Amino acid sequence: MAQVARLAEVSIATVSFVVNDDPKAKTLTQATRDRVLEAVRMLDYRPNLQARGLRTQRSHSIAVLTDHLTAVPFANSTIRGVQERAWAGGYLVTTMTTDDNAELAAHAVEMVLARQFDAVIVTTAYTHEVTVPSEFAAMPLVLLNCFSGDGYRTVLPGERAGARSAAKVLIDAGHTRIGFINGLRTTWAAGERRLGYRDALREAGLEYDRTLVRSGTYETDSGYRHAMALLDRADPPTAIMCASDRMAVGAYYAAYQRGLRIPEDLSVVGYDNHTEFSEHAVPAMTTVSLPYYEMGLAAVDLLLAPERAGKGGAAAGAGGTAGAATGAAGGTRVVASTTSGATGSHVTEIACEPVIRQSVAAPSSRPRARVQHPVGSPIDAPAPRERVPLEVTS
Amino acid sequence: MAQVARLAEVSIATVSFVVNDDPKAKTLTQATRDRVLEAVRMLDYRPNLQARGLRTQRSHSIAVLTDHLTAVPFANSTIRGVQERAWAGGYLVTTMTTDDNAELAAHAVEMVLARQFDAVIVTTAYTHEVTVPSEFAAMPLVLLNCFSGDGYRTVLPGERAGARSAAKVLIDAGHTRIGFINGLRTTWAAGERRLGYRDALREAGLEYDRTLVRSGTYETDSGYRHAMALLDRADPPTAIMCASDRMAVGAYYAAYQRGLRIPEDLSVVGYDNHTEFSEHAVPAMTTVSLPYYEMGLAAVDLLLAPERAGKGGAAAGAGGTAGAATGAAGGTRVVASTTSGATGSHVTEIACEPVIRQSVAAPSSRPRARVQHPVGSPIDAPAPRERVPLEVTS
DNA sequence: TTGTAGGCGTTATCAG
DNA sequence: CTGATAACGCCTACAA
Repeated sequence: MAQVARLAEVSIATVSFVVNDDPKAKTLTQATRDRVLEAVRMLDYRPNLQARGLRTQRSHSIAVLTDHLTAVPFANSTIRGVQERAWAGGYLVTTMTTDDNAELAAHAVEMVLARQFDAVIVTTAYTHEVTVPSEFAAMPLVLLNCFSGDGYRTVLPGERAGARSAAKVLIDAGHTRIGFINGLRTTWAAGERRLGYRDALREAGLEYDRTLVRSGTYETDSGYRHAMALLDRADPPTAIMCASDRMAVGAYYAAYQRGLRIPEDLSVVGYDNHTEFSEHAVPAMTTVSLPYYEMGLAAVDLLLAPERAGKGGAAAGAGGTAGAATGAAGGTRVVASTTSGATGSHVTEIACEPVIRQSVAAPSSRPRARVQHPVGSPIDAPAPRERVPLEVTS
Repeated sequence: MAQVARLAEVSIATVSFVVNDDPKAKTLTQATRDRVLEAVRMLDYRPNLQARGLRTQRSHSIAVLTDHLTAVPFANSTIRGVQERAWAGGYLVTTMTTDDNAELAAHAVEMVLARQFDAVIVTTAYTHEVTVPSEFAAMPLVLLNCFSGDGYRTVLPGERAGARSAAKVLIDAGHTRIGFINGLRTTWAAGERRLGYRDALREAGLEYDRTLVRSGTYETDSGYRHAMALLDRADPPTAIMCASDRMAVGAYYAAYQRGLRIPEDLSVVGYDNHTEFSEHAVPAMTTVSLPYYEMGLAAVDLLLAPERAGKGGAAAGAGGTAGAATGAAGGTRVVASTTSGATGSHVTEIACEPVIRQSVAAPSSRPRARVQHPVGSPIDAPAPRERVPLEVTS
């Protein structure tokens, strides 16, 4: 920096002013400004951000603490979303995986504190309650895909509305008896989705038949078994909605085994938009996508755009290279943004949008196939598209 | 720090000595040492790593530049491996995804430079050549799952040996005619694997029949088609080796459609150990695992344990919380560690180990089934395990 | 409109 | 064996 100053024949302070284009120093000759910039280029000077951080007491970096990185492919989308917004705001993001290991977690906490991270995002592979280390009490922090009851700002997927819209897709197609293979009863998502399913039924004036609702494990097997049970009833549903694409795949198999074609004889909708399954299924599966990427964006927005909310909210930093951050959750559809009086917590729900593909049609009136197909395919994995009979469009 | 010094009634320098337990200050009273430690605890003092970094000109953090985070689930294993070793060495790792976007890449480079990262790992989702930004010429850098010809230290999966061992599994089971559905001809991995396949054949004194080798796209469809072509020959192979688990899944389908049972009538081996497919397949698929996690470890080892090699090699930092880094690639099987004279580059290959499951058996002598099964399963996704006929063990 | 000086929290050099 | 003291590179109130 001193070199730059010398080369540009100005003082060090002046250099500082122009590299940060400090508003206070609006009174700079364009000439000197150019001289400095030129010198900067000549020496390819780069401000030392560690030094700047020391001086300003901020690191311009945010930490993402996550329990598992490997578990879900979706985790990556979250990280991408976070990075996107963080970089735009001039922040760097470093993610730390704790693997549910207390030692790693402690190390992560230690690092966040010692390295002067400006903010932290606590996130989990699947939505559940977490307990935030008390050391973080004083920092800007948002919960991403998890919640805590400690009053931290929280962003969650709008599961209830998501399930509601999944059911609505079926209802709009004319179905009135809709089986629902929900997820693990103990998970938050399952609770929300049941509510959403009920919401849709109620709105349509449809009866809620609890025997049509089953509790699966999110796995293919489970979806298969429950779908079989549903289809073998005296009064089978004409559509099945599943709480995961994998279970929907199981439903596809069950339908196939019972000689039912999708969507002509049975409509199926999945959840997650786990494309490995839903997009490649035949027929392509109508499902609901989880807005991981958008949630990542929203989390950073919450951090960077200080709200009047209780905890959290870092100072909006000096803009980075790529323009300032837009308003909170700009562009993405926010289902709800509640500030609950009870807990005092502020939760932002990002919409789970339905993804319409080919597995839903109007209920058929023709006799249900009762064919017992030969026991199915030899493998627990995707079949090649081209040889499949039920394919609807290319 | 000043507070600690005051509380412990020592000088600031003394505090510095004990918190770093500086070897030069071995001449410290245990008493003062304890006093300082006590004061540290009382005030829960935490050294400001930014300040330390400013002073020492190192940040104790390493950057991972990756092209795509979302593309492969394996990327996560890599990151985990890197984090594991880095943390053990007292380093933090921040990964930056460039998405093949020049602007993002430029930003990443800028950040690495401005933030005083001590080292960088350049990595890619699938193995291919990269060109390292010239700005990194002066820093410790290792290439992970990619290569460049610029003399950087490189860690790669031992594809050739991996393919060789896959073929060997089949040969050891007694097969002499082994179909090979390789990957995209243009990829590095495909080249290596073909070599490995040939190595195994040669070692066993088996003829290399080029008509048995096909070039697929890594996708299920492709595996299915090529397997069909192989099975419909006048002299079909008794085993098929595939360059991806997905293609192996295609082979499973082809076998099923031709009335062939796996492994009784046809042996199949995959590649990648993409457990979503291989582990859940029925019968569980014998495959070869890619050592992503170990490669991550190795990359950091290369960085932290300064080699005599040309480029790269950061000073082995002061140990972190969790013990010092072990020797390079400690514990993981290194296939080869070549220092090629030509390029002057040093490449470490980590072994791709075979994962033995149930899809391989001795070739059968009984008549091949010629049944034409009804066109298969209705979906392009896993079938539930329980209803599958070919399951061998639970 | 530009320059001066002090300090952010550490570490490292040198006296005592 | 311990304690001043000078950087490290930058920001910023204040002076010129």
